[in-house]
Amino acid sequence: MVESFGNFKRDKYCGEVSLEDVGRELKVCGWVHRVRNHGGVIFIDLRDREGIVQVVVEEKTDPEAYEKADRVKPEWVIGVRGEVRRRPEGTENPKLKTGYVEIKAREIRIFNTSDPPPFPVDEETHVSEEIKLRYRYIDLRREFMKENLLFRHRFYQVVRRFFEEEGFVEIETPFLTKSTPEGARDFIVPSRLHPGKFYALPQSPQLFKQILMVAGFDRYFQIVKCFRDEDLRADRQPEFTQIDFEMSFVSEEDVMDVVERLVVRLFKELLGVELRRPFDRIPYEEALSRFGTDKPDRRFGLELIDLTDVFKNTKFKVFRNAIEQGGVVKAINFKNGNLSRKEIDELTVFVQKLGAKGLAWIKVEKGKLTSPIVKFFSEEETEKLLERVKAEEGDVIFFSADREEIVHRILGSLRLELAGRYSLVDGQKWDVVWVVDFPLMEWDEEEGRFVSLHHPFTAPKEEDEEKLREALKTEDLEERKRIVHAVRARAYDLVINGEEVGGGSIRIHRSDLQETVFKLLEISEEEAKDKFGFLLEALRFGAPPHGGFAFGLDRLVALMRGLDSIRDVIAFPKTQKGICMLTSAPDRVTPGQLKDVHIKVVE
RNA sequence: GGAGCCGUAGUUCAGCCUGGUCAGAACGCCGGCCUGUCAAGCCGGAGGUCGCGGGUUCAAAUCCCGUCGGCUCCGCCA
Repeated sequence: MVESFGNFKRDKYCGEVSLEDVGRELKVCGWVHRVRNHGGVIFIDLRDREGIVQVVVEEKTDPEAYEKADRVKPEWVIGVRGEVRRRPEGTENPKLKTGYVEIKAREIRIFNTSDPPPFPVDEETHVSEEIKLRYRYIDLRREFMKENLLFRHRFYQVVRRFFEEEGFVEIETPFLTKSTPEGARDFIVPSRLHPGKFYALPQSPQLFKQILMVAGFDRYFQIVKCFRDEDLRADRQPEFTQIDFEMSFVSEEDVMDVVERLVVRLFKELLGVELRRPFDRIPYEEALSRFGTDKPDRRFGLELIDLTDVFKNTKFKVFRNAIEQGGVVKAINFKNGNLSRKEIDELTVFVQKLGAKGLAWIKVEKGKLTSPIVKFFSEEETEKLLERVKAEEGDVIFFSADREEIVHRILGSLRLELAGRYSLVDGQKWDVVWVVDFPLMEWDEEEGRFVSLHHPFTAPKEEDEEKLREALKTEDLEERKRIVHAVRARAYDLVINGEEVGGGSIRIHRSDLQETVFKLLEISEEEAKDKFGFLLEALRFGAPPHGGFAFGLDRLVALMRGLDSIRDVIAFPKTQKGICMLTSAPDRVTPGQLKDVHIKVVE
């Protein structure tokens, strides 16, 4: 039933058969996409990577081929030899790239049969994520996934060409490396040769790329897998890919320039979109105060408006309490929102899930104010607030009053929710923005110490360096917090359409400064030596000034394709619980394997 | 660690609120017919541990509890 492939070498891809081939006899190979059997004449849509071509088999002229065509089913693998001809007038299919031609089969060879696929290889049928991942090889045959992966391939090539032209050197860094205390949880790998010791998979090649700078490679890049053992999201996988690069003898301007030119190139070559350079820059503090987040999406309005001063003497308790406790009152004005009470209630539930106590609101309706709270405001307060938010007929104004970070979180999320619910985003627009002037560290209440916002190797602004030493001198924690919070980092994040697609910084290249930072982070000398000793040591052997950047490749590719989930641009992604549906990893290993690596599992 | 949605033929779903003609549809599959279709068409047929376990009840896909899995989100992810 199944025939040998022999030397049935194809002449071209199915999807590439064109009018130029008319009159030629050629061989094509592929998967049976669909069969239309009319009795006497059978149409087979034959599919490969490049597309679909129609094969016609007639009983009258080619009885042997017809007999085989009569047996084939979807997803069987066949070869076809036949003459390419123009389709009869009126039977062309403009939906197909090859729709003006067809192959009149003389010979059909069945290379393999197929069980009926668990779901059809078409674009019409929605299939659950679970089934798609379990039969990923079927899913990858579908146009959608195929195009995503081919796009990703073209993306890699643009990146490599760019860095090659720019004089960067591609160097691989190890996957079996050392666990680091800061940051995400590590995936760890037991060592057979060293009982009780473990490698860790890298969260990023950060330290290695810095050491490559010390080694003098000057410009390094790599497209590299990174690993973080944290809970997953639509845009987070336990293993993901970064475009990582690092440069010596540069300032942030040089690094950002490289990033901008690469991003412009990617958008131009892959999407035909011209992005304007230089990209806008927005300071971290401004991003927070205007958009409630450090990854602003500026494609729509709904900016946060500060009303703290308006209500500083208000009688309305909710606002006054918040202000008295050092908090703020902010609002967003949903211009011409015209929301119903029911819609407002739904939004209230939404913010409550985020930890808001409630959602205060005002509707401007038929020239009047509808609101549960306006009655508590003085005339002056109402007037000022309406003026400040530029209230007009149809507007709905939402308020949040609490600690600043909570207000930002609530209104920042509400802003995105409104944009999503009421389709306020122009899908044609690309909003590309740098977020700059990050604080170097912030106080972590839970841990009771400072933590790096970026990572511990990020350099402070030169003019702020002295403050770090000053902060170490004082024992007064509040004083220290005040000083440290004023220290800004030489870091920069790239945000596109409200998604963080990458970040980088100028690094610390002096061991004394690096030690000062470790001290402030309360990483003890022993720990610093134990975990980062090799870096500190390297910094003493002629480390050049350097800095770099890393893109989240999966996110950027998904974003450019207009996709919400990075699973759709990864060939073999994991589920939300980190399981590979195809292979059933992670899985048990044999007792012998465990013994080899000196591991005992406690049930 | 927490919240929400989902789980019923191979697939996508309806049925669940209000327990009892509730085992249903479409596509797919199998058989037959059909010479210009392209999500071909027409006729016929097979196919289900209603995720799993327990409970309530005369009776559970349906109500309750637990559990497993998928998705989305919060925490977390420098």
